Amino acid sequence: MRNNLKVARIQANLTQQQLAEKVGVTRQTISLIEKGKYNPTLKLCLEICYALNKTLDEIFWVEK
Amino acid sequence: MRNNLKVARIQANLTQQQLAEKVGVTRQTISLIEKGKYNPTLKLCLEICYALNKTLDEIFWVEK
DNA sequence: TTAAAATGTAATATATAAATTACATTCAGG
DNA sequence: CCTGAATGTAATTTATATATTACATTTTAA
Repeated sequence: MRNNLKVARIQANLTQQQLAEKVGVTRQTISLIEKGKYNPTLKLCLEICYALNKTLDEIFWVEK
Repeated sequence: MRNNLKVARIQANLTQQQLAEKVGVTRQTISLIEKGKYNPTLKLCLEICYALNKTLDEIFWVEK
């Protein structure tokens, strides 16, 4: 599942590890979401948005 | 977890059962998401958005 | 260059989303 | 009323998101 997480994270000047800590998950989870290999829960998506000061659409929306 | 699913579904003139079928889940899953008792996956959120012709922010965004 | 930091990813375990079955409650139309 | 459609929800099972541990690869800065 494609998303803009990697770009947004780098714009925020955070490593995967730092974002993972802000959000309360492991680095692996962040890595796999960036790679499109995980289907995260809404709660986690929202926590990532809050950490990066973005909205769901900005990071996770994909046209059908 | 709060969301605008119920309002959007009714605006689209669909029952929970009809939306569930469009999206490929059970009626119970839709009901529990509307009630804020489920934490759906991103994939399911997107499928709901496609079925209702809305974006993630319109249905699932909540300010921190 | 090379050493440390950052990232990718595999295997297994654990937590939890979603399905299934079932029944109760609410609500609109006849 | 009352009957059926729509909805709420509980118990159990199944599928899968996430954690954990571990190691390899890539990137970056001295």
